[in-house]
Amino acid sequence: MSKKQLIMEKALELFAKQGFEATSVQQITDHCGISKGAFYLSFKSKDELIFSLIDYFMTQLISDIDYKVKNTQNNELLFTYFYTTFQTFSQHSDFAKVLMKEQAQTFHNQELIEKMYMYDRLVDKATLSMVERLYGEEIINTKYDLVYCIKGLMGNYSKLMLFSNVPLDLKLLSESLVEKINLLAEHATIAFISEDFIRSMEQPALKEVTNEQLLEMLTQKIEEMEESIEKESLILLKQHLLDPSLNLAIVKGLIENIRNHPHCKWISYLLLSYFNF
Amino acid sequence: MSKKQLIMEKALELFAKQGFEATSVQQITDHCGISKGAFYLSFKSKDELIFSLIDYFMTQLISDIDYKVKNTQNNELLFTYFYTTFQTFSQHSDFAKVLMKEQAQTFHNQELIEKMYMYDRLVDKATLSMVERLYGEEIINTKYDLVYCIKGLMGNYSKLMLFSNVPLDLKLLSESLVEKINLLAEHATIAFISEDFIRSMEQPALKEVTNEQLLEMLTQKIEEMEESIEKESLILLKQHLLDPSLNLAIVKGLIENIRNHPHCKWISYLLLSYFNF
DNA sequence: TATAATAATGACTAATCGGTCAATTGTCAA
DNA sequence: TTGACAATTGACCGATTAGTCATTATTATA
Repeated sequence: MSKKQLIMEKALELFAKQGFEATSVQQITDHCGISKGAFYLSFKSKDELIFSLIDYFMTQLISDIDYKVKNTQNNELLFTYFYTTFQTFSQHSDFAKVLMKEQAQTFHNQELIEKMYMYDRLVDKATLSMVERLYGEEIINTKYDLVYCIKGLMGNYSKLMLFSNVPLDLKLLSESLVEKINLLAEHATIAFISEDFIRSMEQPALKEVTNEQLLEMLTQKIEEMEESIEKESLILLKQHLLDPSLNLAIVKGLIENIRNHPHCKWISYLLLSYFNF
Repeated sequence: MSKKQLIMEKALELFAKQGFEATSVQQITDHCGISKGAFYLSFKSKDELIFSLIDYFMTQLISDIDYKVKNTQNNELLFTYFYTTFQTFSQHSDFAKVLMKEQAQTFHNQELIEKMYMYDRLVDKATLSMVERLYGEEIINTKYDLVYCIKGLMGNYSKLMLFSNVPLDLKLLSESLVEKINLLAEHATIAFISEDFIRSMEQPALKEVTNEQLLEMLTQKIEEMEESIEKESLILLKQHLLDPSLNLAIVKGLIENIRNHPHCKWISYLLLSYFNF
């Protein structure tokens, strides 16, 4: 096992017990049996560690569920969705606990909040497409409510599973939720969440960012980074913000250059919205 | 406004935005326009502040809902339960946000965790008694699941209300949840949470309150309060506890007098249960 | 075996935290 | 105006944090 994996594994145990903020780097390295310096050979910061953990598990979680859902017949679909999710949560209960504890609102790192929000929306999207496939046009008015009900029930029962120390019958649990969601899908008539509401919620998510703020962030990022294509792209973007002279296609390309760099995700996101791409 | 109230008010704003742990005492005192020392004249510690906030709002919340539920006809009961809760959350949105952020698992103070757990169980208990009253013997197998569904749906929709900056139609929301819960109560057959399961998780809830405890609380409240009908009522209630001599109807009326005073919600709740009203 | 390259260490720094307390300011009766 | 008392202040304390880096240990190579 690589040192990076060791740290991620041991840190996850502590995060699940105590939470992210409450766990110190020293505790993590003690628990791994390594020195503090060794930690910083694997991760640039404590934030990068939680980033890695969230990315590692969330991509797995989402792709797992997505695959199962895409390869299951409709008559078993809802059950598979619940059962797979609960099983995955049960299997990676430490990560699931971290996920429950550190809801989007508790982190202080803006990039991290954005990341959690992004994954949350991805899960919502997958759930919505499942609901649409299952019930079609019948639930066109209530489909968003149905998604929220699934989310609410799953969240609450997951909490029960994770934090009560009683072993649960996940098949029975999944069956009982299938019954409930089917009931709601077939008989509920009052729609609370409309498409307009969903759209009006998405809007304020990206708050207008100013030229000055972007310049400040770019300057800071450029200082931080080592020589690379990404750094060169940042420098060119900064110059363009100071004195617009580049073709829009070139600007888009420069943003694309930095989009996948782990430390540039947020700034590229802001740049994209600033230039209305 | 007393200094204590000022601090509680201003601190709550910061806690709602940043969370409890992430807000420093210095930030609170800056936001109040007082010195750090002055903070510690009003509160023994930062923990005592969050204790006060949680007690102040939770006692109000629980006794409010409990009273409404006890004094509403069955045909309006579920709607009233939802609507009152959402309205209270909306009215005290800063506290509701703190409540959502600092779920039982995030605090580090053991007493605080226990307190949150205790209030959580009180809410569950109130919800359960409502469910039993509404659906009687029909849902004897599924009543605990029903309570958990109510909790899950309410929690998820509350999150929507608090953290999306879109004004919501709380009446429509409550109606839609009434429809959903009625559907589940009438048609759901698969029980997942059994009485045994609940018992295996159970810990002592609200202990029976003693005459002495009530007297102590009354004495303290009487000292705190300014001259008013409410204070006079408290004094009479104290005398009645020391030497029972009043007609039960009078006692009920005296409790009614204090029920809506923000500082007497909890004591009135305890008195009501002490006298079996 | 000798040497260069790499990995790992832990004492250290600067910042921030909750909490304290000697010193200062404000109040009011004499 | 004075002086006793209460209220208020903010510099300061010890503890803890994330993160650094000169030093040491280990490994690979010649």
